[in-house]
Amino acid sequence: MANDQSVRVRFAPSPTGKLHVGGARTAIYNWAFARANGGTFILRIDDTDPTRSTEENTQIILRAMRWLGLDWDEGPDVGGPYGPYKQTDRMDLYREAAERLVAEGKAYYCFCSPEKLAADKAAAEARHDPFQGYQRTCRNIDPAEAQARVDAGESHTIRIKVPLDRGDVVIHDAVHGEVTFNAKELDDFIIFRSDGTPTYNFATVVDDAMMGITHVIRGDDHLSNTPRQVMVYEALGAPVPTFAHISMILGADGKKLSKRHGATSVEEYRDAGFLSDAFVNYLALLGWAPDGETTIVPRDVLARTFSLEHVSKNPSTFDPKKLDWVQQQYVMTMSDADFAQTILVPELRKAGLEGEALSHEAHWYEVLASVLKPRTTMPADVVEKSRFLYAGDALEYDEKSVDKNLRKDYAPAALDAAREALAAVEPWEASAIDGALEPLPEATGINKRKFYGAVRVAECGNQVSPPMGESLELLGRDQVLARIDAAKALCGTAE
RNA sequence: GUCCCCAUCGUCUAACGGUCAGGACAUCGCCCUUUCAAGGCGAGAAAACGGGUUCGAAUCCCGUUGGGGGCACCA
Repeated sequence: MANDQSVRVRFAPSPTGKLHVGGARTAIYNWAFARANGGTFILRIDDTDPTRSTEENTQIILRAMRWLGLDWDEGPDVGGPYGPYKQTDRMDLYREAAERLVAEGKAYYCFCSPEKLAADKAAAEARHDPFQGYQRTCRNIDPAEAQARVDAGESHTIRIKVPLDRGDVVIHDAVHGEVTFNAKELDDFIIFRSDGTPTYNFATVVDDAMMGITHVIRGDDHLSNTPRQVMVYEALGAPVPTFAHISMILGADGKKLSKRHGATSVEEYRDAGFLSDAFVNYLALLGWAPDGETTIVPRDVLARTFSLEHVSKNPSTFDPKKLDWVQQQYVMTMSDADFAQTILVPELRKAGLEGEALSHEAHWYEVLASVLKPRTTMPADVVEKSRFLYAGDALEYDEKSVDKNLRKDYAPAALDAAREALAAVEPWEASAIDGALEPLPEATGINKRKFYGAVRVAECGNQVSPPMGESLELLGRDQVLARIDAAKALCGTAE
C-alpha cells in the first residue's frame, strides 16, 4: 500500500465508448487535484465488462487524455509500482481477494439461482417490504458444506457479508458533506459472478485499496453505490478514501448530455479545431469556480490552484457559446507567429490554398495572422477570410457587393485616385498604404465609406474583408493595381 | 415503490446570518470605426414554493414541488 501521506487519485474510464465531456471533466479534476497537491495521478482502465470494452476504445481514450494534456504518472502504458493498470490484467488479484474474504468469513458462497432471486424480489415487492435486497438465504450455510458444493462444481457467486450490527453508513464527501445511508438498505451484494469475474463494485475497491487511492473523485451517479463500496473496504480491512462526487453535465434542455445535443466526445471537439487549453479551461470552470470573477484559468494555474472546496454541487449545463468564447480568448493570446504556424498555415493547406512549399515568406503569414486572429474562433474560419488573397486574376466578386459599391457613379473616380496613390506608395506595407489612402476621400470629395467600399470590393471582391492596409500589403502592389483595373470594367456596367 | 443527491439572472457561478444579491457567457443599446471583428461603456435579467429558527435568512431547520441518480451475476 502507498503511504498515506501523499495524495493519490485515479481516473478509471471504462473503454465502452469514446471519452465524453463528462468523463473528461472528471479526468481534469482528478489530474488538477493531484497536481495541486503534489500527488500522483493514475490512469486505470476499468474493462471488467468484456462484452462492451474494446482495445480500440482504450486507445481512443488514451489519445484523448494526451490531447487534453492530462499527463498521468502511472497507467497502462507507462506502468508504475501498483500495476497492472488494466482490470482484465488483474483478475487473479480479485480472485485472491474474494477467496481471502470467504476464508475470513467476510464473504460467502451463494448458490441461489437467478430464478429464485427474481422470485424473492417479486415476493418482497408484493408484500411491500421496504427491504428488497438479497434475503441472505445462503449466508448461514456451513462453510465446509459450501466449500464442498463449490468443489463439486455447483454454480455459485460470492457475496459480501455485511455485518448485522453495521450501523448507518456515513460518507464524508468532499463536495456534498456528510451523506448518511440507512443500514437497512445494505444487502449482501454479489462481488463475484458465477462466471468467475468480479463485479464493478468489488474490482474497483480492490484496485483503489491496493493502489493506495486517497481521494476518489468521480461522477455523482456513483454516490448511491458508495455505501456498498465502503462495505468492501471494511471487509478488506483497507482505509476508506475521501470521496468527492461531482455533478453531471447536462444538455441545454436540462437532460443528461447526449448525442442529440451535438458533440459529446472529446475527439469531436478536437477535430472541430478547439484548442485543448481552451477546452480544458471551459470544462474545468463548468462546476468549479476559483472565485466569482475569474473566467480564464490556464492549465498551469488550474494545476496549482484547483481545490475540491469550490466544486459545485449542482448539475451544470454545457454551453457551446461560452466554449466558443473561451476558445476565442485563447486564440487571441497566441502570438502572430504561433497562430500562423499552428492554425493559419495548416488550415490553408487543408483548403488547398497552400501546398507543402509555402508561397510566401514567413512574415507574410504573420501579417495575415495579425488581422485574422481577432476574427477567428475556429481554425477553419481563416480559410474564407483568406481566399481573396489566393484568387489572383480570377477573383470572384460578390454580386451584391459589386452592386452596392462599384456600380456607382463615384466609383471610377475613387478607383483612379486609389490607383494613382497606390502606384507610388513606398514602402509597400500596411501603414504606408493606409497613409496614402487616408487623404483621398476628402481630396476626391467622395464619402469615406463609399470610397473605401469601392476599393475594398475591387481588391477583395466583397464589402466585408480584413482591414485595408494589411489586405493590400498581402496582395502585393502588382496584384492590387491589376485588380483596380479589372474592377473599373465592372464599374462600366453601372446604370 | 424505496434510498440518495440537487435547487441564485436564459447559462456557468460569487457570497459561506446583515451586500443596492457581484462577475462571466448570451441578449440588447451606445461608443470607437473605411467593412467585419476585436475593444470600451451601459441596460434588462435570479433566490422554485410554503412554513419555521433568528433582531435579521439566498445563506440554518422542516415540508412541498420539480429535476437527477442508485436499488443488476452493467460500469
